[in-house]
Amino acid sequence: MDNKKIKRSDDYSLWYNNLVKNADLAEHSAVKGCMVIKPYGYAIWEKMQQELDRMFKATGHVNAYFPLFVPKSLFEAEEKNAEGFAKECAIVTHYRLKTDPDNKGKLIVDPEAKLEEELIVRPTSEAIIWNTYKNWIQSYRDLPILINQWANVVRWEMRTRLFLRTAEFLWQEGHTAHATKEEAMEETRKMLDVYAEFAETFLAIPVIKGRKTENERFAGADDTFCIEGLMQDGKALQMGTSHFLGQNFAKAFDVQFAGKDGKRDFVWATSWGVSTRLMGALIMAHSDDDGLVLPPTIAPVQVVIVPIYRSDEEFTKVNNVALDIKKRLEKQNLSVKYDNRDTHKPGWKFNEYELKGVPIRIAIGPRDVDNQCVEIARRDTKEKQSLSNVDLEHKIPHLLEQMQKNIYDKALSFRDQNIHSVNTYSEFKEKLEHPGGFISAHWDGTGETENRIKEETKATIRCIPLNASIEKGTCIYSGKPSAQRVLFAKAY
RNA sequence: CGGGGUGUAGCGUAGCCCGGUAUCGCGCCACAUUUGGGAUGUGGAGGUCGUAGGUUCGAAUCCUGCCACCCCGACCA
Repeated sequence: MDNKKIKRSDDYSLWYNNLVKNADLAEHSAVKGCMVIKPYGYAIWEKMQQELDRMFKATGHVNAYFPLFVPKSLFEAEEKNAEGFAKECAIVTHYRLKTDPDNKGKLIVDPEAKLEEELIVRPTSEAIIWNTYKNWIQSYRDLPILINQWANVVRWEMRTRLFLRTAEFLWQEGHTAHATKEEAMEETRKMLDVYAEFAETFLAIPVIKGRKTENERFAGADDTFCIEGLMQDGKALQMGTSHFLGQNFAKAFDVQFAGKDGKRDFVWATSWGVSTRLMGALIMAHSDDDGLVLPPTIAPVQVVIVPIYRSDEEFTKVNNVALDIKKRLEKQNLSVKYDNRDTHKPGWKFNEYELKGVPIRIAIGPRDVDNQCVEIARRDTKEKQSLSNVDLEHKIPHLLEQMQKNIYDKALSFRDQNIHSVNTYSEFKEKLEHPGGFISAHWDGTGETENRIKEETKATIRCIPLNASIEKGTCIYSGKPSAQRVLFAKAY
């Protein structure tokens, strides 16, 4: 391992890549653009999955699984959706290899094994799902359908970055079908709220809920909503999206139902998703120059116990106390690791667990045992204190709660300090470069202005915030009237 | 797809301009001393120098092709 610590202020991008590697979260694979998610990184993703899955089920959804491959004819059925994804699709054209007659030991694609119809590796599953829903829906009694699937998808990206943008990524995609427009819209907004709550309470990342502009809308949607987070380098990250699909897919796949009055109508749809990109958000929102900082809720290991000793006698003495504490903490449903390896020194372990973002470290040495106390170090503030062993199993959960709040509050105040309201284009450009962050500005509502600003500054409209006060003004670029301020930022 | 860069032990690298069979650090193995913030010493193992070809008595080094990955742009969750 290279111990050169890259600071965020030196090179944010390099800091991120090193952290992902050094904290054992993921690494590049032999496949271009695809990553290997390592056990520690995957454990964090699993915790995200568990919590999201619980929230989806609590809002009435069930899980199912649809195929990885989408026949081209189905894929192209919803025109806008197909067009939107066409440039980044992987395509299966053959189903067999054979030994190269000219080069033994090598394989070639068997030209005789060409598929009659190409298969698209799903970049998203609307097509295959709506083709299936068609068979499931005849009457209003069959609605709503509230299904989620956990899956991998492939989008052939030119440039990739670990977790933030990879050719293959893991995600969940919800696909729902409704009898009315109102119900579908309500579902869209409900799932946006679920995502926002998840991001804020579980990942401790404050987010802004908003609506996407037409330019940024999901291909095939009538309306796209998102949650946007702000990273420590001042760039925005889209952390989740929820789409109101109108009747677009129902029309493309001819999914109609008979209402109570016997009249037939097309079904209303939504889809919503979050991906392993959230891992990137988690890393970039909280971590520092010493490594990962994980909110206690998401940490695979919440408390690590490190014994300190010289002799076998001392080890026995310390070990008994450590095991007792571990047992007591586990009874409180905490995830505790007792690292009693003799192959590494305590100082080495301290650094290791800081790098990996373990929220609380408990060090126990002979002196502590004599004094009936332990040394507690918290990762978020790096403070150390000596705590009495008495009732420790209740003090630790309390401390973890405080840490969760502290980590959120820190991210929140950073975010709030980095929303800059501007009234002129020159001020806009200045703020965008200097502190960065979200720039709140008036916009005339046209895609043309949006594109011009993007070309000139690289900032995009992240969203039209939902909870903002309506304030009329004039567009910073065109001077035309504007109904509301929108949030611009440079984004990942 | 355009521009730049890198491929040498598990990881990070020196050597390349100026050709003579590979350097150093981390890690790994053994033993000893160590253990309250990344221990020290001694000994040891590990390499078809990305790949294919060419030049040469001889190639990590020079030449040509190919491949892979990273970074910067255009495209995107």
